[in-house]
Amino acid sequence: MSEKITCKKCDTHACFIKKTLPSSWLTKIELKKIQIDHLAKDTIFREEGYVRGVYFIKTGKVKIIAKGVEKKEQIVRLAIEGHALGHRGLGDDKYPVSAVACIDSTVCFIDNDTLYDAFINNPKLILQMMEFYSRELRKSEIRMRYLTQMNVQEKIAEALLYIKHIFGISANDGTINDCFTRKEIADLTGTLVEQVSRTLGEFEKKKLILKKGKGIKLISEKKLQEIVVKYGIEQYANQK
Amino acid sequence: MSEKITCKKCDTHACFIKKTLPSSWLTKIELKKIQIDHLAKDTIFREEGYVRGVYFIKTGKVKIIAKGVEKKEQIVRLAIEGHALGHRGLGDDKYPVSAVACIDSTVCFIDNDTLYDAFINNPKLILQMMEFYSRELRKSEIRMRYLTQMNVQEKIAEALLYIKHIFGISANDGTINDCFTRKEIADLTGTLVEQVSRTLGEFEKKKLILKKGKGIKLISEKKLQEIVVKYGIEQYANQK
DNA sequence: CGTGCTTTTGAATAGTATCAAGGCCGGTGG
DNA sequence: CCACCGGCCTTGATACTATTCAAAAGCACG
Repeated sequence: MSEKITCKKCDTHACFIKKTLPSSWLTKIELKKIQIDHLAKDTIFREEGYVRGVYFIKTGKVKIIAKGVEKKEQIVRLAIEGHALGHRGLGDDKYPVSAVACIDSTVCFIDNDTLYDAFINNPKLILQMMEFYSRELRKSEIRMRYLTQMNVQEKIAEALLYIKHIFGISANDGTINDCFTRKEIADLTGTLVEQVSRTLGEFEKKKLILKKGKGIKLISEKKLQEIVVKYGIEQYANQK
Repeated sequence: MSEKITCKKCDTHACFIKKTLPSSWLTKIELKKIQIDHLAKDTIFREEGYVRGVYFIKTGKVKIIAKGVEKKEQIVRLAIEGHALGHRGLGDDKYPVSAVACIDSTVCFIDNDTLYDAFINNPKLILQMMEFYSRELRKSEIRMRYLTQMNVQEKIAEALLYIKHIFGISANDGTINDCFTRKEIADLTGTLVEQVSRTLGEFEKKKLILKKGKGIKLISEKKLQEIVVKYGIEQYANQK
């Protein structure tokens, strides 16, 4: 259990509550916000659960999942420190997606009323939030393009780069998938475990990656980029 | 050429500028806004063009397109009266998509500065706008699920229902695709003309649709729904 | 009545998903 | 310590679906 920390002392600089609100409002938020620790694999909120507010990631790594048909799941996006979660529910009553902690993570929860109050009195905060959405929407649509037009090999190359870009590499062994099984890479790309395994095998033969047990180490990001370059490479501009 | 109309006299009730702003601000917007008439097939704004503001559809039908690789295009969404266009660019410098009029359409353009001015002084307007984004994002993610998990037949069934839902049916002959060629249905579903043609053939055999020349008339929406029901049927809740 | 564009259909091919079996590895209990 | 179990990963064979290529038919327009 991590100690509750005030917004003013919080060093999560990407958090746009902290970035945007004046000190007087931070004090109000501090009183209301709830800091929650989650263990790896914990569900932070569940699809179809009622929306009570918004979560901001203080520390950790989180994946956003949409249930699919049969055994398929769709990993909609990955999120880290400073990102907002659950915002998609705003103006609606139920979450359309679930959020699951990939590693031990701490989030701050701010309830709808408090947030609304802060919004109405701080137009700049809404503006920030709105622009955040705008960026998310663009990313979502870019990702949509990828998923519909790429073949399996391209999608997997893209997924590896995406994982590295958001979650970075493991401090231990330099692999990118601390917390991704083959199944989860499949969910991220909309394909199946077997296909992922095969494709990773090919990538290893071509020396684009190195498999370390279940881990994957990117050897040539450049060549992985080349596989997907025709879809436009500005893909990760402004991504974080 | 349609006459320029003031916001106050405008009867486009879905427009949330009009819905939200007080009369005094509507007057300011009226002075600044530019009303533009477009003929069918005109490009309203182009991917990679500089973002100068946001458009609202006064009358007409518009499709939002993202360039794909090779000859593929992705139709991102369809929009009608009252919908906002170009908002994806907010907070960025270039539009990530293009907008093309499907029929003769009239749009109101509001430049960035005017819009920001209105935002900062009318928290409720940004709140509206933010919630609009939230809904758009949600829809985008639902659509992503469809496009990645459905097979071609399912995607086409979904597309037919989607077209009908947004654009409605032709007053003349009751067909849904006044302004859609097979190619465009293919772009909407991420597949090819040939596949669309084949699939429509199958649908006709099964009496789900009737082909009238190039037009398509939905005979059994219920059966089309059944094809996609396993992906969740609340798909068009709040869609408009 | 051509010409060009869209649509339809067919056949061959490539790409994916599915099914089945076996391998690897870490953990548990004898 | 070793044998066994279960979970995850890999590999192969097969079936299926979608794409590609090619050709012809239908239609709109000058």
